[in-house]
Amino acid sequence: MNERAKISVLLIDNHPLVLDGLKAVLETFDHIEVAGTAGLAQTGLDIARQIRPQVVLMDINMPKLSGIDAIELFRNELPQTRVVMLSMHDSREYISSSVMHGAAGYVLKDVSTDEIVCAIETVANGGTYFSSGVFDALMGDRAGEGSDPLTPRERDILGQIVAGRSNREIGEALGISSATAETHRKNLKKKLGIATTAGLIRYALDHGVVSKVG
Amino acid sequence: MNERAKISVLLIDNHPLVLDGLKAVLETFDHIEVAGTAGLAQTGLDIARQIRPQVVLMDINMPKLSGIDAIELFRNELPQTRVVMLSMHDSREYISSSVMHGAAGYVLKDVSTDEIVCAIETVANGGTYFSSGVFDALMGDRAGEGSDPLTPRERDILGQIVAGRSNREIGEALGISSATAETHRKNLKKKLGIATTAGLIRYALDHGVVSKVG
DNA sequence: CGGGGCCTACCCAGAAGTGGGTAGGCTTGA
DNA sequence: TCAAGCCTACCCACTTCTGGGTAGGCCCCG
Repeated sequence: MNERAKISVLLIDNHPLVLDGLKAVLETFDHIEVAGTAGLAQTGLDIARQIRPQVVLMDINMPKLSGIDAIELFRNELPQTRVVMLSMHDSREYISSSVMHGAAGYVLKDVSTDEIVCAIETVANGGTYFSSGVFDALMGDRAGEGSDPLTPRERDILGQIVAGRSNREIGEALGISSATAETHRKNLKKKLGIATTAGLIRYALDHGVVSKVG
Repeated sequence: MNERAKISVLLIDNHPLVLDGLKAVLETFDHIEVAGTAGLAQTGLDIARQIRPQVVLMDINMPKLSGIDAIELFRNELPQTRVVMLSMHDSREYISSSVMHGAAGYVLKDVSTDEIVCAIETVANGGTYFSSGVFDALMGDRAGEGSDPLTPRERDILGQIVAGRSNREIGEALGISSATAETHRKNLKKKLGIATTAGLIRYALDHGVVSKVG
């Protein structure tokens, strides 16, 4: 890539630990500059408007405004800025959603620092970058098209339901009230025409809404 | 094993004494780093999301979320992390449940420190480790192939649960009282070490207890 | 500007599940 | 014969889910 200037990067992650760690690591590279950090997508957007980073490295799972939804906002307001999603999951839903919403890259959090740096360099040069395995998931998803009528948030809730969480626990996990989790659960059932929690779980497993065990 | 970096370990046990003792002991080994500790599986999972330990050493008996049920959550959310169960019991139920849910190792609490260290090293390198005696229990269980510890009646009930039936409906379907269905449900959970209905359904689907839908 | 979708949040009453028990009748095998 | 395992059944207090609402704020699209 060209070295005429540092690549300015904005980090967005609701885990302070990840944020700090990532910043520390990236700053050991001379050609990368962490221009800012944020704990929420909304905050990140506000900051980005001012510093206009070349690359945004954003966690996909965040309370309030999810990373996926934030991609579009960045693209609308800052078309020059390239967005790379950071995720712990190689869930097809997340990956294809990210791509469809305009992400320039998708990197799993467990990859090496070098790979993240490589992703940043690549997208800064106008390319796209996907972790190994991510691309496969994307291709596999194309085959099974047909698509869920579910909203991103509903998929979040469904994932929690499969994990066996109660409404209260879902609320805690996603940073919303249990009442809201309950509403989402009701909407899921209504929308899918499924009356039972058991049915929801089978639906999720059958449709790859959540990554299967094993 | 490779010594290029410390093996990061997360300890989860609801006995503070065990936790502290284990930590102190493990930290006398240069190539092992106790990256975190937790008193509950849920807390451990939250911590693990951030520190992404290579190895999780987790007690099998814990209030709220049981260790066995937690294995699946770890495997879903942190596929890179290897889970080793720590237990005072060499019960077949526990051992085979642990293995079936994806544990990479099973160590009895009364083994020597060296053996625990060995287990950590082994699973960090992608292997599996079982205390002597544990392996025997596992094999003995395998002999009975099919390997469900479930009674025929319990499989009936499990099938009904997967179908989304309530205890009352199960009772009607099988010609027993709802109270009996309830008892079977409770026994299933206890026997499999699974705390939630969601977990039971995934167990059933994973183990072919019921034929999959679609 | 208006409508619609989405996310959030709360109300309520009734149904259901949870997690402890206990317990009797039955079969099976040592 | 006697213990063990299984199936059956019920008790209780507590929590959670269910299924019906309503509603405000936000954003996008026509």
